[in-house]
Amino acid sequence: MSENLTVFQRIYEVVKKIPKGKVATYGQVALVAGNPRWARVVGYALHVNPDPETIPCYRVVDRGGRVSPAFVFGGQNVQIEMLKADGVKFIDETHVDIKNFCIKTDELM
DNA sequence: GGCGTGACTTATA
DNA sequence: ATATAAGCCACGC
Repeated sequence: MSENLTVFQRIYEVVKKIPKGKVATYGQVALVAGNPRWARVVGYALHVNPDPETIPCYRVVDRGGRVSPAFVFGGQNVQIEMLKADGVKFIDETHVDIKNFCIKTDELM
């Protein structure tokens, strides 16, 4: 199953599973998608994001809970505001409270 | 089949 | 804390 889909498709499916009020790291998405070394591929996949309205890519942050340095949605600030709207808290201007809002790997599987 | 690219990650200074 | 280097791998041309 799912072996016909590309890695990108798998990544998109995983990102879509992220519940509101939670965030996931590239590493987590990559791991659930099938391989922990696809972190860069995850970033690339979201960069080409074919369905930004279906894929909550703003819930994906780097492993330290840091938002993207060059968020493509119109500004890094936009991503932060959307996460705050989801109920996610920040420890500073660019760092999400990953310690309490990072979803568990098994929650995506 | 090969090359360049990148929203990552880890290590080092 | 930031900056730089190297490793990692799929996609598109």
